[in-house]
Amino acid sequence: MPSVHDVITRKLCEHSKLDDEDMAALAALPFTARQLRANEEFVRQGDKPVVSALVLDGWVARYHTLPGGKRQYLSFHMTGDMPDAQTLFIERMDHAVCGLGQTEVAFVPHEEILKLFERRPSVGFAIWRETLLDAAIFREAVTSNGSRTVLARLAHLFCELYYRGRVAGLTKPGSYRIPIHQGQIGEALGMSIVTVNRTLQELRRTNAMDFRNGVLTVRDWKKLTEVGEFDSAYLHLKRPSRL
Amino acid sequence: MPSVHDVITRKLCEHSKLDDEDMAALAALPFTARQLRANEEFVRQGDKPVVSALVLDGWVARYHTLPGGKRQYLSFHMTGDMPDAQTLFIERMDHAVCGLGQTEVAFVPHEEILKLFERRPSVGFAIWRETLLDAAIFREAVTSNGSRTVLARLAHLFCELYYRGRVAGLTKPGSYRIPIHQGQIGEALGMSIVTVNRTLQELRRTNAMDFRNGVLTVRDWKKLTEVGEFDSAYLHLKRPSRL
DNA sequence: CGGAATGTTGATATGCCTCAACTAAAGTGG
DNA sequence: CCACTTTAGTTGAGGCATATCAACATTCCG
Repeated sequence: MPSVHDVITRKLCEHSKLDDEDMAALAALPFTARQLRANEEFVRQGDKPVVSALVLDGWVARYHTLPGGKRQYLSFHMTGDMPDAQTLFIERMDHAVCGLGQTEVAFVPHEEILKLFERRPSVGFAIWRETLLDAAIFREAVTSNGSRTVLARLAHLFCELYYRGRVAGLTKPGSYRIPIHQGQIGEALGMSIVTVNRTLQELRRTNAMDFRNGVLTVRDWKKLTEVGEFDSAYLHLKRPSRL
Repeated sequence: MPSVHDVITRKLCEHSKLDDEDMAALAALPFTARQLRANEEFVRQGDKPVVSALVLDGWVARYHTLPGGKRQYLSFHMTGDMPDAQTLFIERMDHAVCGLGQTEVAFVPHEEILKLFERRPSVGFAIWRETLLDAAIFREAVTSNGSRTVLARLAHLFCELYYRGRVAGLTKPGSYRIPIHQGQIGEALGMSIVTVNRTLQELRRTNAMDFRNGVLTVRDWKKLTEVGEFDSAYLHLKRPSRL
């Protein structure tokens, strides 16, 4: 398993320029790694965290809890992501974060990160950029849930996750383990579980992709992006060599 | 009309602590004010801006343009907002920004803002926080478009805009000028113009609020927040004295 | 191996979209 | 300033996409 140092520098270098001193400073950050209990909610709505998490292995999700108790999933995060970097400057959580299945995260104290910003502003800018990419992903989710058909919404989500995983070097050729249930997909994309199920079958039939048992298989990337109206520009990442 | 200096310091102080030197440094920022043509699109999808905008007077909106040419509005911004602060660190625009009716904005060069960050890090953190509040607003829009009924979506949007305006001191008692059309509301909330019209009438009938000719009238704030499932926590702003 | 969670299918209900016509308001030019 | 044009708002009717309900199949996990 790659070290915390590897994971974070690799991620930040996907979109930002860091020199050797920046990297060294990052490597020196203290942290606590922790294996989460399955599906553990490790940041709660209303919390005032004093640490930020870095996903080391597995997946985490962010979500709003609605008055009736239902969830609205907001985003999914993979190895290298910092799903609550925002807590550096926004005191109180307006949503929760949980693991998806077995997940390992590293917690880094805010004060250490903030001290680092003084010495190495470009590290701060890289993490700032990281939070801005998050926002771009949220914007795209607004558009999906507001304007796209259920078919396009599903295809778009899988395009995004596959593309991000591809850039981060986490995918196998043509497939990617994404341990989310159909119910969770529905709670992310504003559709019922029945519709998720039927629409996944429709995607299967078009031979663009398959999603089964938590594994995405991309069979025809071009077709999938067309169905999902997916244009990777909003992710602001280096284009992967091959898809 | 308040000066650029007033507008930006007032806004940043809504959520951040700035000392006199920070304020002075902000006041010294060079800018170009410009009266926009009605509904002018002043930042385009694909642009690589070298300045960031500050809304001086009126409103601006951000939106995705969809393959068919339709728009998905992402957020609405009032006096004091910096709708494209993100361009400081994200080179290329993934969405566009336009004025709503008559609008005046100030453009501030990126390089000047970045130079300021070196001397006054807390100004940088305040603007970072500003972009994080943006993200929180997007998250809430994901939830609205994904999970809320059309009635709740409408009520929520007006709650948010009224609350933000109230904090910024831009509202009249119980009313607020919000120059958006029913069609634009529909393109923000993922509903047809016909449904917007009928649902506005329903809101009128409940006596919670009225929206007519670009003026929101809040008749029963408590009821409106209940209908819209609105909890201001996600805006992370100082609570206004009275609503 | 047994129970719980997840996935699948069919039938029915309904909220919202679409289409279409009309009214009201705002902007424009003679 | 008024006639005209354009844009925005309103109303009714009908159809469809997707939610909901309910039963059953499959997979996961202790």
